[in-house]
Amino acid sequence: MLSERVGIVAAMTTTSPQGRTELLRPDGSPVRVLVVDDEQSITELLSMALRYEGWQIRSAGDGQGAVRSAREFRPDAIVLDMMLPDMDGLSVLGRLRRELPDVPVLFLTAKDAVEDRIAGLTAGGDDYVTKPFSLEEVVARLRGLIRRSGAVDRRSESLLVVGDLTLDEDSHEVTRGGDGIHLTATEFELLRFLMRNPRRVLSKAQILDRVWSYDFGGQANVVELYISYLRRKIDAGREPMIHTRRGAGYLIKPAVV
Amino acid sequence: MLSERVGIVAAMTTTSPQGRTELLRPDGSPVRVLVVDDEQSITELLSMALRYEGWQIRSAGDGQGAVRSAREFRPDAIVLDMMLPDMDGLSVLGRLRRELPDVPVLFLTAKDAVEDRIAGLTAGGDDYVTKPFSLEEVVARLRGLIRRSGAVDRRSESLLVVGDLTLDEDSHEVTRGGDGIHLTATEFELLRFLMRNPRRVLSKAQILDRVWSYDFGGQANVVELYISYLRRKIDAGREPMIHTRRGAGYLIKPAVV
DNA sequence: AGGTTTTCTCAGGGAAATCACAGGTTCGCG
DNA sequence: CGCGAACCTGTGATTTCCCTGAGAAAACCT
Repeated sequence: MLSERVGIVAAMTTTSPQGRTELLRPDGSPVRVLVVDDEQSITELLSMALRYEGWQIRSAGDGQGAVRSAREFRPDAIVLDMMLPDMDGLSVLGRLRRELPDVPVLFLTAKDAVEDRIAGLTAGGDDYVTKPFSLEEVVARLRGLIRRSGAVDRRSESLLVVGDLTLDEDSHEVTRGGDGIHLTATEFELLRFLMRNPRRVLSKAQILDRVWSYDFGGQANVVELYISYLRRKIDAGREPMIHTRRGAGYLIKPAVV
Repeated sequence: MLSERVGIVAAMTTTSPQGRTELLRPDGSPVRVLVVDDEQSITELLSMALRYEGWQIRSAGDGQGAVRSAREFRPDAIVLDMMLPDMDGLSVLGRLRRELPDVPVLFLTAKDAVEDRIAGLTAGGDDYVTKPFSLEEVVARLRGLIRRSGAVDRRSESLLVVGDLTLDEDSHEVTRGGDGIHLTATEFELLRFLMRNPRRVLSKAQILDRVWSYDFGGQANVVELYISYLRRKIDAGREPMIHTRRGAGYLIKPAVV
């Protein structure tokens, strides 16, 4: 399989001018992702976010279209809503699998339909997220799926490093200067977003859009609050790495000592 | 006969980018497995899981197809349901054996089925699991069959080690710091899954999908329960190795002393 | 059949995480 | 130097998630 898949994805990484690492196919062309959901607002939201990752996106609104698109688009990964109008999710999956047996799938499921037989979906190395999701979560899981389906050194790939701060996306471990730091789920996602965009100012609106679920209706100052939490854990008593740009947002960068 | 098999499989192991050990054929190509079952949901489930192991899979839905596939696909192992629509399991087996005399077979049987007849069949080094099975079990037994049919050092292959914790897949022996630990079947499979993915956060859904039978319809908190059991036996009074990542899952890693 | 082990459900307790709110602090700018 | 806007953070309510004891049911073993 290894050798076979090398020909298919064999994603390699390169570092973009912005300093973000990207997944690329062996020939240097962008990774392709097919998004399948009947709600257009969702496909648009996802398409935007995933394009921002530098990936090439095609979307479909039903099972028929999904199978058709899969056949000609030949994506490297698929995002598949389990609730489609024309066929049930599992039969779509079956047909997709017949077209592209090795492509990893990220399932979208309703939170309340949790017991709605998600059984077996993650068994083959696939993954799922529940609606409403945060974009960071979807992107992170997709990256994981694509990474694992290809021939990339996972260790270097799953590890984000900014200065003496490291974040491992697989073990969820965070260290600064060698010391382990415990973060909650939300803190972890916020830090991951910051670290995936080092030295770049991210507005509170951007952060809210990426790190919190798309249906979050709360106060905008949660971002401030969580930045505060992060500082307490990461910058406590050290050279600060998280900086405020008043009126603009926040950014993370290596401490200049 | 041994030497004959060496020529056929002579599996070697290599460590994949993920850090998991994989079985490979001598020429470096992936191991091939033929899956034979009339229920398509079963073949798909198995194909997904076995592909994830890095193996190359072909499936057939009846005896005819099985024999045909075996002839051209020349698998290194076969998963064979004993209840097929067109022929009875034994004659399928006979024909497969005529094509590929040395290929090990993993039988799938109904729980209540004739244990004695199967027992006779497995005398030749084959093995069987009863439906409904867990994927961990199928994968483990297949790995065992393939390993034993080839020329691989069994000892190094069947022993999982994480820190001072060891788990022998052949003898089912588990030790921590040299002390033997008795585990029930479910506890053993859970621990094996954790240990085959050390330092990696595994969600409760992933664990359910791999360790419990595919038809398990119960409460998702069995996972919590069995984690609790495992901790009592493995971490009791020592530096804990099983960790909870709230909102994400569980992971095992060597105790940092 | 009777005892033992294993698996699993259920429910309560408790800890952790999330978030709203509000008062305090800092910064930029006139 | 003083004001307002933007930001920071302590407190505590609420929710979510996890752990585990108790016991029923099933499997297993004589």
